[in-house]
Amino acid sequence: MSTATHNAEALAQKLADSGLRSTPQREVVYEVLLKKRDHPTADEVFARVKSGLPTISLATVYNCLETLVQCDLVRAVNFERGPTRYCPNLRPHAHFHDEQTGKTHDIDLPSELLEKVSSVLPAGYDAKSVEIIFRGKATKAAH
Amino acid sequence: MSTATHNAEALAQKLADSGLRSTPQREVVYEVLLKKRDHPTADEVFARVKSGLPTISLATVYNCLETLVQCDLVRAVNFERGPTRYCPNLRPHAHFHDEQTGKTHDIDLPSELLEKVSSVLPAGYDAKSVEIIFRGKATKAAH
DNA sequence: TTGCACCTTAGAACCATTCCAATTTGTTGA
DNA sequence: TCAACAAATTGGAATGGTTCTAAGGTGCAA
Ligand SMILES: [Mn+2]
Ligand SMILES: [Mn+2]
Ligand SMILES: [Zn+2]
Ligand SMILES: [Zn+2]
Repeated sequence: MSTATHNAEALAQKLADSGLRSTPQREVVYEVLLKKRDHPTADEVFARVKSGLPTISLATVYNCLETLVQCDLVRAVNFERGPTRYCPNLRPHAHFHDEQTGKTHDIDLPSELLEKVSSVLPAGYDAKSVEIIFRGKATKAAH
Repeated sequence: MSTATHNAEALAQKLADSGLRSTPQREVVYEVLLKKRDHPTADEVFARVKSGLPTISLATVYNCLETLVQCDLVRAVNFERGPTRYCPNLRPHAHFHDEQTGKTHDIDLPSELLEKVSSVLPAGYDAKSVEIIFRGKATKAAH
């Protein structure tokens, strides 16, 4: 059994779990993501997919990507679609995006933790900044 | 000495450090950010600033915000301006954006570290996901 | 077979951001 | 003092990633 077939079946299973169909477009988009793992943009996926499926549309690529993300097969790296937000808090802190209210809260970070996080970088990676973003629900929301 | 005056002076100092001028627009934009720390968007800053400076333009608000970010007085929370990128790697990992090449690299994370990061959330914050993004230069870049 | 929900498609619309050319403002040193 | 130059602001147009919409296609289920 080829890898492509195997992937397609795993995909079909995951889609079925969510009550969704497997389609040629969804299969090819997923194959493209698995084949070259360089975090492509939707446009890049579109370009790659067209060689195997020349009639696919960009709208479908966006639809498929969203479907794959919802099935937990793919992760969207910068998935904040809204406008940039600005923060004058200069202490080391993370951000918590409340998906219900749309509000963004500061979460103080012990600088010791930031160091620990940065220490996971292999040699050769020189980070100028680290950004930590939580997403979820704030039940007893702070201010 | 009023708080506003003090802030304006601190701002002027920081701007001078970068060889930049203090202007009424920059002062008011900074005041607005300090006054209500709710991570406003550029549009929201624009709306708030207009009451004190009715002739300011949206382009200037963007310019001022960028200036404040560059002076390290303000942080841009979702400062990835480019298109969303997609990743089929399902293991827990962070992302490293190489600012030179524009490439995004996966950085494996010990799940123990992810737990430690999540444990900084105060009671009442229920996170569904955590995203960690490094930015910098990869000298001996992996693939 | 027919109905119907799901899916894809092309192109228009949207909207945050950036660009541009013109003007205003501030600084410098003749 | 003022001319020259640089820095900053302004309004509007352009950009570009993403989403929307309306129309057509596909495949399962009764
Ligand atoms: Mn945002
Ligand atoms: Mn991106
Ligand atoms: Zn913040
Ligand atoms: Zn990744």
